[in-house]
Amino acid sequence: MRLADLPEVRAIHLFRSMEEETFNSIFKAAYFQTFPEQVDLIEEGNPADFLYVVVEGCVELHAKANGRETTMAMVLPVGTFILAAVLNDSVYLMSARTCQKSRILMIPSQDIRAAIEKDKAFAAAIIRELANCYRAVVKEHKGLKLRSAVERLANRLLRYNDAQGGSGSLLLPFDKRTLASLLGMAPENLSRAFNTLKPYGVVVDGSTVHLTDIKALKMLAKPNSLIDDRVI
Amino acid sequence: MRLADLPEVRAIHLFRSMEEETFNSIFKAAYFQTFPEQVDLIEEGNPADFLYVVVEGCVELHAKANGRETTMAMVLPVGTFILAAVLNDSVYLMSARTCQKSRILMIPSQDIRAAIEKDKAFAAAIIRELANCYRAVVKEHKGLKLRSAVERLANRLLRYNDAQGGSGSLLLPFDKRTLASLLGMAPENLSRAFNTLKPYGVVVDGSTVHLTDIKALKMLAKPNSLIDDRVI
DNA sequence: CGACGATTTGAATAGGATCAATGGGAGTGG
DNA sequence: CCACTCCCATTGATCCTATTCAAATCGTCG
Repeated sequence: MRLADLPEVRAIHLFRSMEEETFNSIFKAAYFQTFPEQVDLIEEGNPADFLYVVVEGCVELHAKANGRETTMAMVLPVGTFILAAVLNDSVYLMSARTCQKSRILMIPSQDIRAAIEKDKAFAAAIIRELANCYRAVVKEHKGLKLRSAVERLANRLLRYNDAQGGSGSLLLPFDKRTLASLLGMAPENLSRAFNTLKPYGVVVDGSTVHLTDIKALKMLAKPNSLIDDRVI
Repeated sequence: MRLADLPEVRAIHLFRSMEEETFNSIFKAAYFQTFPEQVDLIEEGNPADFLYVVVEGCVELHAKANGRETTMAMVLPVGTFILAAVLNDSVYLMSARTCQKSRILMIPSQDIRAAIEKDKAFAAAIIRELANCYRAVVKEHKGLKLRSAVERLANRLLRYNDAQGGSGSLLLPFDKRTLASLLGMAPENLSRAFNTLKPYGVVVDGSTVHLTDIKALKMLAKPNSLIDDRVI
């Protein structure tokens, strides 16, 4: 890793509070690289050699079984992935690929584990991060079990709208095929779900979506902070 | 908490490696109680006042939205629940009720957080536990997205069979309505799924299930260690 | 025995998946 | 600049799975 990159990495919340010494020991053997899009970073079932941190760009976590495949989550800056596998010294449960050109930090997992042993502040930061990851999956799981496909889409649109300033116009952050998989539906079904939402003021124009009647959409979506809020 | 209970609690993996002093400080204000079945222990949305540890019995974690309700997980001894909410000092994402008479340990969450600050060994144990909880939810989520209802049931039966000694006869650990909800289907559908599995050697007799053709069942279920193994 | 809840079965329906075909941009090469 | 191609998205038609509603059966407990 280049010396010039260190200050940027040090500013990341996960590494901000750790001791100087721990920081130096971790980043001796770390990589900080830019990958083009559609690069497979890890594959499920392989041993967890690195902890990954997305600094710029976007990474898709996906999984497969029985020949089917699904998107599990999208990781945006600054987010980690595969933290639990690293802590457990186990195998990855999910695969990861870049879906844009992305700057990725890779830290050998044994260094992470050693740093946790030594550095209480870092251990605390890791616990916070892991707890947030856990709660994010629980929310996804709740959404999938308790909501219909149309409701999941409606809430997702409301979430993106909020995240992008609440103007009523939002840009889908990835292509529709990925969004469909993330929401647990077939791409064809996503199209139909958008049509179903038309009477609730959802106007789709390519990857731009206008919400012209948020009140009606919320009535249908019944957003729930225990599912939809990013940090709670 | 009664003095006589301390050795039993100390033997639990989560509290085994912590320092004596931390242990004492935590269990001054802890409760160790036996609850009858069907007691609501916590409700989603409430602040996380306690960390819960199931020492005997069984606790159902469930969640609701839009008037629907679903079972998220069953916690068996010795397992914790609601750990992430405690660590984050946030609200519970799930509700919990006993589904048998259960002995439950309740530790005030501020004591947990303070102990993590002070005690590295305890922090490490908490990290392991949390990482396992995370991976358990990821596996559930994968199963739900990648498998049909019948496949989920088939794999669950294989798992219970293994956990109970692999004799080919197993006892369903909770009633069918709960199992159905856990697997993400309606109770009626669970009945039908059992019928679908009859040609694969699945014989149901009340809450006892005999697997008379495990090879055929595995052919259908396609068990996957990255979804079905309890610890990996 | 009688009552209640859990489970099973049946029939009708809805939601989502699959298959097939069409439309529409973005990028490529002439 | 324009045709060509390819891939994504949409639409239509059909099929299948799972849900819903209703009723019957089974078991357990008082």
